[in-house]
Amino acid sequence: MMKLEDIAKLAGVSHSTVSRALAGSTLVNRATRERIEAIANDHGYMVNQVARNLKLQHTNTIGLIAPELSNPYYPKLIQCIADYVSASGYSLQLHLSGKNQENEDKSLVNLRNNRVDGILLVTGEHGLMASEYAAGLHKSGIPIVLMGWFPGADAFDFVTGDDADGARQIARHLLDLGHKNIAVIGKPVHRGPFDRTTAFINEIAQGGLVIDAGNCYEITSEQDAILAVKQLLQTEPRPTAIFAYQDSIALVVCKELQAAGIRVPDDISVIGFDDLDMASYVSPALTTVGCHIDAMAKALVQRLTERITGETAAPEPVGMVVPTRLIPRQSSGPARDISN
Amino acid sequence: MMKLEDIAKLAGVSHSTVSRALAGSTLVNRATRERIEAIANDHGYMVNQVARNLKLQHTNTIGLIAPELSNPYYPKLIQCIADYVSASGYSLQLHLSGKNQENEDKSLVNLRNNRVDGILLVTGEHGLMASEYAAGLHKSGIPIVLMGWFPGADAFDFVTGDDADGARQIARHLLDLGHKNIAVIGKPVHRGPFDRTTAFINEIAQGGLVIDAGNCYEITSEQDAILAVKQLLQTEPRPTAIFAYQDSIALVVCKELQAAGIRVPDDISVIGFDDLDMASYVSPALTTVGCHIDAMAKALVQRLTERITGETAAPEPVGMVVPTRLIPRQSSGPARDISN
DNA sequence: ATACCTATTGCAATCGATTGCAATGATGTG
DNA sequence: CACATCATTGCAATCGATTGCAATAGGTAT
Repeated sequence: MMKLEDIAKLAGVSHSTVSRALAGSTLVNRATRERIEAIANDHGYMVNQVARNLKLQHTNTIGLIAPELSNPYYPKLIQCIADYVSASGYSLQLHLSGKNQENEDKSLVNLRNNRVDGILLVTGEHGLMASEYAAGLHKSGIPIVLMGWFPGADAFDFVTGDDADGARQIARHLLDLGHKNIAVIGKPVHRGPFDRTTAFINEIAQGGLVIDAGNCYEITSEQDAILAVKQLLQTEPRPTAIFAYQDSIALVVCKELQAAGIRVPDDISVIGFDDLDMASYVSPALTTVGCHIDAMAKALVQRLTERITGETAAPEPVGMVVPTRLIPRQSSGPARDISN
Repeated sequence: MMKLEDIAKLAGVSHSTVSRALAGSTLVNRATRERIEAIANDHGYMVNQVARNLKLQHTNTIGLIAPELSNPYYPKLIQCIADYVSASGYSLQLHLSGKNQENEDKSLVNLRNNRVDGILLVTGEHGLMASEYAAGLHKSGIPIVLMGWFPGADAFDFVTGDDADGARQIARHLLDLGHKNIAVIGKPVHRGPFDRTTAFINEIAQGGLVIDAGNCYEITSEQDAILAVKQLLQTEPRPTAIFAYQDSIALVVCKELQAAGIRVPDDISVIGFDDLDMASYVSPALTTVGCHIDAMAKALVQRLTERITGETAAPEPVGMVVPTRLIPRQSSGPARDISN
């Protein structure tokens, strides 16, 4: 493949001059530059970025670590991130850390070895698995921004959605609709002050209701969700509303309910979280909480690029919480009359 | 950041020795090697891949270009590809070329400049947009494997699913169920010998039926699908089965049908294509064609890595067609009795 | 004519690795 | 004891760019 030296020979100048010409430096005569540009163009010269990166000590590349793609939440997030990253002029090095984030450490060292300019680390339900590695990178000067909150997140720059507030909005929505017997199907509590389940239960309590412990289902897979629904349907009195931890769970809950002949929302209201695209496609369209994914992606890459360029000087880590909003659709309605 | 030279000084040897030691060369004394390893470890030395890449003239990175992530087909494909790529010891550089693949050329030159070892180009409905670029890269020695078929694909290595055969299986399935009045909601024909719509219609014809032109809806968006369903429901006599071009379309078709009070499959059968995860979650679970995505991903990265290592010597491009299989689920059933 | 300034270009060091070849010293052998 | 052998190690070139500094040439002012 053509290199600077080759073009230089062709043009009868030194490779320094070619380098300058192609970089548009004013240090080279206009006529010379144009001649060089023409030659480079004719011969399809393209700069060798890896040599350039070595010299320049940066790669114009951002590393992105995310758990997986089969939970539709991640593709949506990643699409947004990719768009912002490319709009900022960076390339994306994508690493999937696995459903259980078991490869987070490997991804981290790989990214570091490849000298990416910065790292976006999307933590899943397991928080930050490779925290020592991350701390090490951090110390060695590679900017890292975390997405999601978990105990210890404050040690890094991080961005999270205001899940707690979203959950509170759901709670009030359900209360307003007159629901008194509400169930929660959620993942184990892991987001501390931003935890959806905790905030939801508290807000319901604020409204003077207590959610029976028996109506709180802690699940870790969609398989579990099906079981939870089966159990829930046996409960007496049967709940009139279900808060599902995220849209993908809400969707299987709806499906399971409908399969059992329960009407949504007439018999039971179901509310999700995240506002995935599919939430508006399914029938009934899902009431959910959204508006945060794109905003989070934006904040994420903005914070990171600012760290890279040194624009945000603050040496202390800064956390950012992006607001969420209830999106009422068809899957939630007034509580069914108990006498029925 | 620590470099070879630093470790060398610490260990009192030359950087060459450190390089060899860390590479596990037999050319260095065992005791020396262990000492160096210990020092490197203590000081958290990590090789600078970009320097290494420059010297070694390869990057151990594969570039992946795909249109977007909001069509759930792509995340599934990309997840599979990412797994195979990482299992083969490569990193992934991901570029999203956009819904209309408008950035294919930019992605291609970026990947080339970054000297990826090979490129996986997922072509969408628009075929290969940046074909001159691709041809140029190809000539300059960077292996490219295309995913999908379109006129001109044969000039490159490519992998495609046997969409035509899948479509034929659907046709036979519907025929077997006694359907006589069948509609097709599909994208514009663009896959030549592998085109789903074409193959479907031909196979139905094989069964002695002709599909009325009025029952063929050509759509380009999911919005269009909704319109198509509305129109279709006005048709007299009303079709008893719909072949939707892909699962994501089939899903909105089902939704629209159900919203109009039509039962699936009792009144109308619906069949999709691709076997996305959601196809088995929704209700009714979608009859579809699948089994090819993982296989395609596998073939894709296998072919590419073989080209990179030079294992497949054949200078002529080779195409691979991976088989597809009908997966009958609940959304298809016997044709409704006409008298009803 | 001399000195100086400016515009343009080339030289050479540098980024951080890998690796062929030469150098060194220890050991073995006739 | 002289010499060949072998195991280690270091030297220096190389990958393909960028860039500070020196060099050159032409023009201008004195």
